[in-house]
Amino acid sequence: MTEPLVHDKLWYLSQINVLEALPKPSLEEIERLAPMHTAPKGKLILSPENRPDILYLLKRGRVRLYKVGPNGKQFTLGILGGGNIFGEIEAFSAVTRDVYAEAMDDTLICALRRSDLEQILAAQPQLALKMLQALGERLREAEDFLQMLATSDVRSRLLYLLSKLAEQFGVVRGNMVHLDLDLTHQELANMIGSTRETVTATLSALSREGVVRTGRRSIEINREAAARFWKE
DNA sequence: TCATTAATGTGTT
DNA sequence: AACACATTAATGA
Repeated sequence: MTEPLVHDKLWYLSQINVLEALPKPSLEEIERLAPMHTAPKGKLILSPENRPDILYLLKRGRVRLYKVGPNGKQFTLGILGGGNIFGEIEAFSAVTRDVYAEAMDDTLICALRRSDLEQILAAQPQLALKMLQALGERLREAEDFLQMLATSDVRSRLLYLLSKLAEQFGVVRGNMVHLDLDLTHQELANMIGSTRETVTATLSALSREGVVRTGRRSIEINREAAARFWKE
């Protein structure tokens, strides 16, 4: 078994927007304290060498979180969309994780220093609750995904991944959901612990069955097929 | 446009 | 799944 450890293949999404449903005053407080900056496509926002004690709020664009294995291969932990937070693990715990965060497109990001964050959380307990909720949700999704990785074949893992991506980033087009991401087969493989070739072959099969439609760096998944995984 | 590189498709082990 | 190789699409000088 030359497979890497299952937990190294863990991929999860977070769809929690911690900022939603916050009272306006606290939002304004956050805006005031968090300098906003842009990170162009491809920019490394976080790396093991550069880990400021900062909580990032992603306002626009997408950020990919990944690790680099001993073999030098990247493993994608997750893709964050607008409204998500990252860097929070480091801000809340002493644990250092060797995670990279890279802007997938031109992004707009707020950076909150730890001291400011603590101040805001003290004044806005709702936000603290929201963040706990977000972390809990991520953990739950991670557990679901771990189970999927351990018990399913590549076809099921791929379908699960695509449905989750569709849930978060999908744009409905008729009876298909278009994934507005710009992912290569290699990147998909990185997310489900498979190989580029297998993903290509599996996608072709699914395409023949009409479950997905593929183009270069573009994927659409049948709505019903995707929705089958969007339980509850 | 042409040449180079990146992404994808496929067969073999 | 890994590898080699073919084909095709994107990129950019």
